[in-house]
Amino acid sequence: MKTHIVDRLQAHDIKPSAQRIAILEYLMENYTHPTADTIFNHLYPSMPTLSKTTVYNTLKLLAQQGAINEITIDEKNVRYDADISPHAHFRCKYCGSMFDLPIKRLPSVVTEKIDGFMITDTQLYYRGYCKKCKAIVPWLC
Amino acid sequence: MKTHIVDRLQAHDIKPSAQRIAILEYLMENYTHPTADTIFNHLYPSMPTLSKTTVYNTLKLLAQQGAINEITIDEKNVRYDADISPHAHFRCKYCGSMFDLPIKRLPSVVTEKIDGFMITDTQLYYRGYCKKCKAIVPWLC
DNA sequence: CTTTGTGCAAATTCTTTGCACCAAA
DNA sequence: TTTGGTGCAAAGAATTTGCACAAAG
Repeated sequence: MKTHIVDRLQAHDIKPSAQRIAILEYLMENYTHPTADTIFNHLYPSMPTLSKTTVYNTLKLLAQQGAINEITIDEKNVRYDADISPHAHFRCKYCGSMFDLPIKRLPSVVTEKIDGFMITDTQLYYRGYCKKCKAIVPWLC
Repeated sequence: MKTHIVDRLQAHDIKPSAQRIAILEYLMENYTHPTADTIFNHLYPSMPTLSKTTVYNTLKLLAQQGAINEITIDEKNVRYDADISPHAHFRCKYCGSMFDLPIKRLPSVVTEKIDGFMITDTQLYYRGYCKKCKAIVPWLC
C-alpha cells in the first residue's frame, strides 16, 4: 500500500521510519508546497508523538538526498515539493497563493561559467499578482 | 556625482534620503548579493546613526518598487541585487559562495497559466557545488 | 503644521542544537 | 550492543513591530 513511498525513500538511500513515511506521504498527496509547520500540524493529530524537530530533520534529509525539493520563493519560510520533475513556481505577493507552472524546457545557461561546477538543483520562480488579487486590488499593480 | 542613484530612486517613485542613497549606492557598487546585515555593517562606520530597521525598511521598499531584486537562493537570509537585468544565480551548498550566471534568454512558461496574472519578478537559481569545493570535498557530490 | 522617514528596544517567527531516550539491526 | 532516529526544551538568528522623535515640504 505504501510501497511507492518506501521505494522512493530507499531509492534515495533513506531508511524508512514511520515518521519519514508519513511526511513523504503527506507531500506526495498534497502538492500544496507546504511549510514544515503546516506538515507538522496536519500530521500531529494522527501522530501525537511527532515532534517539529523530526519534521525539520526529515525534510532536510529528504531534500539533501534529492527525494523532494526545497522551494525558497517565500522569503519567510522554506516550502517543500515532492514533485521533482522540472516545473516553475508562481507566488502571489498579495495573497501568498502558489501555483505550479509547466515549463517548455529547462532554461539553459551559458555553459563556460558552469564548467567544473556540479548543479544539483534548479529553481525557477515567478512572483507577482494573481488574477483574483489583481481584480480586487488593481492599484497594487 | 550621485545623480544616477537619485535618478534610480526617483524612477521608482522613492524619495531620496541620505540612508536610501547610501544603501542603493552600496548595492550598485557591490554586486556581491549582500544580506541586510552585511549592508548595515559596511555602512555603519561612516553612518553611525544608521539603524538596522532602516536598512530592512529601505531594502523592502526598494524591492517592492522594483529598484532592486530580492534573492532567496539562500534559505537563511534574503540577499539583494541591484542588477535587475535578466541573469541567473548559482550558490555553492558547501562554501556558500554566489555567482551570477549569464542566461541566453529568459525561460518561457506555458502562457495560458499566466494569462491574467501580473509577473513582477523572475528568478532563476542553480544550487550545487563550485569547482573549488568539488575538488576539496569530492565525496559530497 | 502635517506627513514621511528614522531608529531604538522589544517581540515574533522560523529553524537549529544539545542531549537523553528508544528502537532496530 | 551499537548505531541511528526521535523528541523535548532551550538557544539562535533573521526580520518585524510599536512607538517616539526628527526632518522635510
